[in-house]
Amino acid sequence: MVQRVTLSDVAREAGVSLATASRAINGSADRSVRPELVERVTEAAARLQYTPDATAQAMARGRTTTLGLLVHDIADPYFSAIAAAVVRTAEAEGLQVSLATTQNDPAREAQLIDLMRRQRARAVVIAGGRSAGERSDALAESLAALGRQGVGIAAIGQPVPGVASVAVDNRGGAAALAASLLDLGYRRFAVLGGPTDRVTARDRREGFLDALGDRGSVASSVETAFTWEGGHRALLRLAQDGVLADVDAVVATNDVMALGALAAARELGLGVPQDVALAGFGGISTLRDVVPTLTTVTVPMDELGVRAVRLALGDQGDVVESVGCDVVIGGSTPDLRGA
Amino acid sequence: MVQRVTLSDVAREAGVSLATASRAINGSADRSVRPELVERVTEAAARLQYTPDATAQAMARGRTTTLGLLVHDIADPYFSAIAAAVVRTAEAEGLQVSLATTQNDPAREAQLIDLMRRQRARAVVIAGGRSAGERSDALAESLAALGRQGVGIAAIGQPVPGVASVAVDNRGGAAALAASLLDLGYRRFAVLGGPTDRVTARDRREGFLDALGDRGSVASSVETAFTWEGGHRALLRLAQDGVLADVDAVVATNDVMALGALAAARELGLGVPQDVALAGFGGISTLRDVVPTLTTVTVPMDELGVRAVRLALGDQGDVVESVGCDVVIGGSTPDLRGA
DNA sequence: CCTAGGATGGAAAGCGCTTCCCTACGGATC
DNA sequence: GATCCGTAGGGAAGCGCTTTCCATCCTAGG
Repeated sequence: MVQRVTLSDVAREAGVSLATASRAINGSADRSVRPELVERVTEAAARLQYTPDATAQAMARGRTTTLGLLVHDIADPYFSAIAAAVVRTAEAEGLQVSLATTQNDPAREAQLIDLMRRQRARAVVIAGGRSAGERSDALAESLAALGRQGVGIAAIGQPVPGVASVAVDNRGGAAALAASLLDLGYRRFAVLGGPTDRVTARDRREGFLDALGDRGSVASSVETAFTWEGGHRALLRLAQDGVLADVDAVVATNDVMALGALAAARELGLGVPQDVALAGFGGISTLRDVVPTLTTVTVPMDELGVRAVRLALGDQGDVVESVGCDVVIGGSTPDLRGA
Repeated sequence: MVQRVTLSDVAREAGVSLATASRAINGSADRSVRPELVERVTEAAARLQYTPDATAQAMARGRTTTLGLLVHDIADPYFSAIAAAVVRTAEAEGLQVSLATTQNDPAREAQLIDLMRRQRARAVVIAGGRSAGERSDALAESLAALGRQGVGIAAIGQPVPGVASVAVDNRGGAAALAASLLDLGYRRFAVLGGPTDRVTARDRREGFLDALGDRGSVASSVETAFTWEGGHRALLRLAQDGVLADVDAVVATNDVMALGALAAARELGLGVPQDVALAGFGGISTLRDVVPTLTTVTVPMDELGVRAVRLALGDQGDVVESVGCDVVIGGSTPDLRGA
């Protein structure tokens, strides 16, 4: 039942040698084959419904056409947007994408890097924030081993030591957000800060704080999970603690947290923005259907994906590219200065 | 710089033969190796940081550990939810997921199936609705060729001839939605029907219509693109044509269309549900943050992914499993019978 | 003490392909 | 007409691994 047509079969059918068949089909990479023979081989291949065996080719050529993509969770709109760009770009380069999800587990991350090494991936793109310090040793080691094998690696989101990265200018974006909100008349803020050890969250938090300067102040900055539930819980807590009444706006360090906070506000009967103004960070596409439109800082996810693939394929060492973010003011933070 | 450690190196380092090294590392599949030697080999491998070459293994064993996944667009929440389940399940089975996106192009779909054949994928999962008839010949042929090679195939969403499928009971779900809406007092509907040739859309449309029976009626059923913009445009048109005033509720055949319609209604200054009630279909997770909560029919995307992988791996021919949908009544279709 | 048979290691044959290297051939050069 | 060279096809050597088959050793039964 399982019939495999090999190149030898094609060669025999076409009455040529294996070598010639290979050259004819590959568009004669190293040498030329008479057009007539090329045609004969092509026809034989078509007749037999021959398909080259990619694993055998990889073996013989010593390199695969696989690009590994690591994300925390492909169902997360942030990662799926990046993945879409990565897949599109990789396909344009003739590469297949091998997708793996780390489930936010650093140990798993290192493990998957090793897996990519086994697969002899041509390049690897790692998306998703990491925590500062501690367990990243295993990751670093795996990455080093991978790099030593000549595999191009690119990290998305934040620089990873020893690896080319396309970083998001979280600090800059957060600073711009702070400036915009100050301009709109906001002065006192509560910050849903995300996990303290998460670099992305930290940069956004600090970027925001630093940019406030003495023009504004933060009444409360709470540590939260980087999730919808995290934002939800945090806002409930803020309300309970009475902080909310004392604050002009709540700033979340990512969009899904902001959405969780929005839901929590609603549950409490608080209107957004009447009772509490709200801003997020990320610019995920699903924000489009949320009312009021959420003020946020858009991260160019498509660009991140595209550039990461380029970087991983480019092999120019541990460059760090940075992409900027744009502040988008929505209905969740109306202008407070006069009408 | 590019140093490759092969099994031969490990064997030499451990002072055993290649065969023994292989057996020691694979947990001696066919035969036993003295524990002492196993340890020696394991240690040598660790010392050299040896990683087996998956492509070579695939070649030698004659089968890969790759599962191909085809989706229209990985950024679409429907597909990314399915993909998450597929990846998770595949990983549990020790398989890597090779992701490709068809961009809704049937020709591309056939092409990608061929690509999976080249990759000698162990199994292939195809998600995403197809159109009825016409261009599916190329696809069918590619699928047949793939199947002949002993690759397990499963389709998600709707049955594909000759292939195991896990189908969504769109008709049943739509019927249940109709029943629920009738119960709530709705009688006259406008249906945003999606593309006429799309099987999924057709099933939902017809399921809804059939279930209405003579208890309700459809004032208008329009063909639309299966996208946010499609829903958006369609609602504007309905309003323009004056149909909207004559209708109790607008029913969209998928969620993103419903969201587009929701946005359009807002632009027109129409309140949902005060001026127009609205229902969708799909149950994508991003609905959580939409207000009013959208009445919809949830499709168990996680289950779809899990079962598709099982089916693709199981190899029991062209079974068709069906998964049911649940109606979820939200604030977008309040109870019309008395307060 | 001899031999049958189980246990275990090694040599080697592939898996399907690419590519190096050699050979054959035809035309150009002297 | 003999020598060269460029062109194009074929033979064969791997790529790194698994697995079959054979060789060897040891133990146990007669």
